[in-house]
Amino acid sequence: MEKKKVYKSYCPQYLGLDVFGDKWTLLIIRDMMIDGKRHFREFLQSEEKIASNILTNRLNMLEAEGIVTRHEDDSHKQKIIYSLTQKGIDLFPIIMAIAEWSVTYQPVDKEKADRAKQIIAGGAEAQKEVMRILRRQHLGKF
Amino acid sequence: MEKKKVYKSYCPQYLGLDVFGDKWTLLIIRDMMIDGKRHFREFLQSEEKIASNILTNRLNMLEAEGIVTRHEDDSHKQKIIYSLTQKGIDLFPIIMAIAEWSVTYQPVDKEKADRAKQIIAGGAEAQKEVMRILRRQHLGKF
DNA sequence: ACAACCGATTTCTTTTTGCAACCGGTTTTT
DNA sequence: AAAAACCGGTTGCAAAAAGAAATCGGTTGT
Repeated sequence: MEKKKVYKSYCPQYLGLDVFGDKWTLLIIRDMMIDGKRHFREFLQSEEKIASNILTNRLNMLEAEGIVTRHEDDSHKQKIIYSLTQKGIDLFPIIMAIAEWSVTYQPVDKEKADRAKQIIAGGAEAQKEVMRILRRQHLGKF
Repeated sequence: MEKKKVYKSYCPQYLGLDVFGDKWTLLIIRDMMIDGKRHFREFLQSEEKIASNILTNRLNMLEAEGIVTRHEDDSHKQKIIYSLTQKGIDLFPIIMAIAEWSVTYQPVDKEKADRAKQIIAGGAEAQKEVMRILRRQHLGKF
């Protein structure tokens, strides 16, 4: 029994935004990609102060969408490690495209802007390298 | 008297999502970029069926953000033409990054996917060409 | 004169978000 | 061994946003 979701349209942009077109989802992805966060409490501590019920909701959705996976932390029975899947890692170009626009038009923090600019300046190759590192960290591939 | 908005954070992703991190804003931008829509009634007719009050709200916000501009249509006093600014046109890479992800992971309409794939296949150069065309159409530059 | 069309606005209902307190269990500190 | 801190959540309620539908006054084409 597969769930064949019915969409309002089958336009690429709509189908993407249907998954991550809200204020919080991509910020969680950013936390994982840029800040290396992997635990519930780490996400809670981000500057934007996501509420714990919304965080729970989004993590469940992201897992259901196959964008993140949950694993038990061996060193701590209650800790859960969140990892990106390949589908999640492939959101990186979107994260970078947003960063590039904001660096130009928004009052971004200098330090954070510099980090983004560095990857932008490196072009497609630098971006691929970051994604390679994410694969190693989240999928355990070498 | 400038309005110096206070943000929850000055992270690039957050500052971008603060502007277009909702279900509708980028769909309006898509309508303009991909489907060449320029009038209120055209946006209303999109497949996703945005409500007119929300459309009004978003167009006002986009104008206030300097992403679109309003002009009177010479041939029809009541008609308003919405145009993208350079700041708006520079959202195109985000629109394309979303499309690329969706083409891989979502059940996109074949015809629409093909159009996206064509631009993706053309690389950075094809993307720049589309943006050049948008500039000509919306900014009147040659 | 009249119907169709223009960009909205108004009213109302439903859904989503935000906030704060709290939960049972686990680990660390004293 | 007891207390404190930390773990990923859950609950209940208020506020904000979105959705649906009817309507508006002015403009245009017939």
